[in-house]
Amino acid sequence: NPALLGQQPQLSPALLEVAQNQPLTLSPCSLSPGLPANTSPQPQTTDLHRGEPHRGRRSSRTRFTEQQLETLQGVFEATPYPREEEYDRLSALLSLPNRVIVVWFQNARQRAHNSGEDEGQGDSQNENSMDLTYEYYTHPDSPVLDSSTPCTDSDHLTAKGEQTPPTRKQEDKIISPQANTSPAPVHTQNGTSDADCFLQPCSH
Amino acid sequence: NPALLGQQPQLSPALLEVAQNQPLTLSPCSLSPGLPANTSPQPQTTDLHRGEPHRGRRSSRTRFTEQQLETLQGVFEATPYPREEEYDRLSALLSLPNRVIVVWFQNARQRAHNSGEDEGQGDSQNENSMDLTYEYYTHPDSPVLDSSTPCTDSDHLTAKGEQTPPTRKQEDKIISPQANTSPAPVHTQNGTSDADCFLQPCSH
DNA sequence: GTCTAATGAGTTGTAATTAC
DNA sequence: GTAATTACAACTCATTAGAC
Repeated sequence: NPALLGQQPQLSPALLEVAQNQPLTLSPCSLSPGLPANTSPQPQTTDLHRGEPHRGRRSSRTRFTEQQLETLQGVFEATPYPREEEYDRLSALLSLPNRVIVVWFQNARQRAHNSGEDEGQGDSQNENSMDLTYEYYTHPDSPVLDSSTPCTDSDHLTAKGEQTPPTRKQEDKIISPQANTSPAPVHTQNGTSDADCFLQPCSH
Repeated sequence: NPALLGQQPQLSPALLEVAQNQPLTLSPCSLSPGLPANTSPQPQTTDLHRGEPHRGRRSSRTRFTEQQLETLQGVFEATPYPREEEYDRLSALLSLPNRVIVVWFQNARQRAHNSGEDEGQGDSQNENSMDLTYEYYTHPDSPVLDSSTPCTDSDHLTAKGEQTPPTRKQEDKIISPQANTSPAPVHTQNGTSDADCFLQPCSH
């Protein structure tokens, strides 16, 4: 397929990775309910991740520890589409770059999708052909907040004084697609984040 | 699958010289070190917002929180053409720049107009066979809703002002977990009625 | 060879712009 | 103000490649 498409310049990469995430003390209560709260983190990414990937090279494959996988899997089962805050949390909790978490979820979704597809063994009902695997999609917003606490605050206090400008930037893909991979992990930082929701059914 | 699609759909406007040089200053510390990493959603604005007319870059896309959207939507349903004071109020209430509010209303009007026009909206039961449009995020319902939690409309005070959601309507979509059975989940946020009629060209 | 993290092209919804 | 457009941002899906 790709072959024939006009290809755009594949530019190179250049990625600088982000270094980020230091394991900070995580708040005690954060995790999702019932999840394995990983208590002895210390995993670590290959380090090639941040240190300095070969410039232009694909970032090295992250090796997740068993625990990390366990946690990720747990969260995934609960919420296949975590909100950004969740990514951030996991990022901090597992000491993995945000980007890695995001990618993991993307792959996990795909994986689930695929396996669900042919998993059916006997085939049986052929309901419509559509692979609505997304059926269970719940829109991208998952509050998941705490379990025990009375839902009080979920957030905010706006600091009106100064908002952190995100400065997230990204350039046009046309010109240089590489943008997101590296420089600014999008939100890697700026803690902001938050959610949004697309509710809007119609259209098209 | 993709068959021969035109390459890029829309991009390519002008390739303006993207001066990407713009230093992206990545802010080093995003998560406040030492703080619970988790969550501090606080909406932010870019700051690019008003400073100057887009010099160089378009102001970054605001991501509304669920709550903000809820409020906006509520107000919108009541008054598609708010008066200026209303904008101000919302601005303060939601901690968003005035411009953003104004723009949101403009877009909301257009959105309502369009969808009302070509879409019966009365539910879309037809079997669409739209190719493989994966309709991902279409589901407006959130999975995780706890049953009784009061939190739903906890509006709380966001920092500065107390809120008084003036006209908050029911906007919440019903959260009905209808698991399977629906081939086409499309749900419209207002099932019936609620016609989108408002939108009369106000008065002036 | 398998498994799967990482990549990138393609799609969609919509905030922000521009034109009117 | 509306209408049309542009630029993102978040996603899917197909691929590529790195470690076993």
